Amino acid sequence: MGRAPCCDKANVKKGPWSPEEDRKLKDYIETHGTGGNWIALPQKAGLRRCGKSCRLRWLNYLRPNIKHGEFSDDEDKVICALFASIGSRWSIMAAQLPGRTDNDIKNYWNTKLKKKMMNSLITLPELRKPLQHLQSFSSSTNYSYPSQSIFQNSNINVNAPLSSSISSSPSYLYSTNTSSYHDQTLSIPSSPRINAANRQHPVLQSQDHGFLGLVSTETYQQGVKDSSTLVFFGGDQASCSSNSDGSCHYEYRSTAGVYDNHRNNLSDSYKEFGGHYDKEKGYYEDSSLDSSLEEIKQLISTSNIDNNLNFFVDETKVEKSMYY
DNA sequence: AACCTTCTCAACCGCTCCATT
DNA sequence: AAATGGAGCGGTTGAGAAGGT
Repeated sequence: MGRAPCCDKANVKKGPWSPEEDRKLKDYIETHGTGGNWIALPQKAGLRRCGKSCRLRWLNYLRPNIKHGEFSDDEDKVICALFASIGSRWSIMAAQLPGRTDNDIKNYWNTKLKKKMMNSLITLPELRKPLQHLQSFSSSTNYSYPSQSIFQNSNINVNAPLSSSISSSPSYLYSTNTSSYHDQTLSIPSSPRINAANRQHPVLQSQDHGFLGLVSTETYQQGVKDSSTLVFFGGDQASCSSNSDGSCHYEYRSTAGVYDNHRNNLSDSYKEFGGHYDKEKGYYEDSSLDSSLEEIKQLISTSNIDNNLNFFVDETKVEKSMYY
């Protein structure tokens, strides 16, 4: 049996909000607040709308201090860095960008920034760096991918998922084939969020919050076909150490990088974030999220992310380690 | 000017999480 | 412990705008 609908679908209005509806909702919330109950709010406010619709309208459009209009370069960098670190968790990104909503960021990423980023990625000089951290991908866990063709000429072990725990936890996988001519323009189609159970692409798996994608490119130089594959990834690796007093320190690492199997090169980087479990307070203080904006600013200011939205960290400045 | 295609983004849908009963 | 229901989240849709032919 399915769950009961949150409102009477037949009697609620759908579609764009009128100025009159906006005014009613705004007036009501400014006078009474939401009361912690969105479902009951529309009736009280005199609106023929679903409570969820009211909530969305308020959060994404009507509430004070919403920032509309173009995203700045700094915001671009924050979004890219966060995407590399945490994947498509738009609400967390929104928390780091005052005035921006998760919906805004999601739309912006899907329609503009993703393309902009990929255009930057495929022209990176870092792709020509030597492959140094192949062990990052190594693990003893076997997993059969439907197709390994794109890895045939690489040292990457495609039977080695980034995470040893391939499970039902969702991952964020992006795969596309694209052709480009001369200008190396990429187009990235809408990206499905898929489970390990129905993966269809030869991709590696990252842990809970990670993502990994691949882009096959074909370019034509003076009529000669040239193809390569870029792999970009970001993921978390968490560890926790308990203390005798019941507190626990944990930390995780995030990676972001690009592998180019055509040139057999990999560039990767990671940042370490940490947190602390406070026994007295009884909860985790996740400094990784609280401080991520500062981390990102620092990342940017130290040229770890350059003006072309590269994710790569200057290898002389960042400590490296194996994940497995 | 008319038509077609592509892009944008507000809004919806359906799912998970979690508090309450 | 199980059922229920609201909040919140991310993916997707589709109407209107913008751009191209």
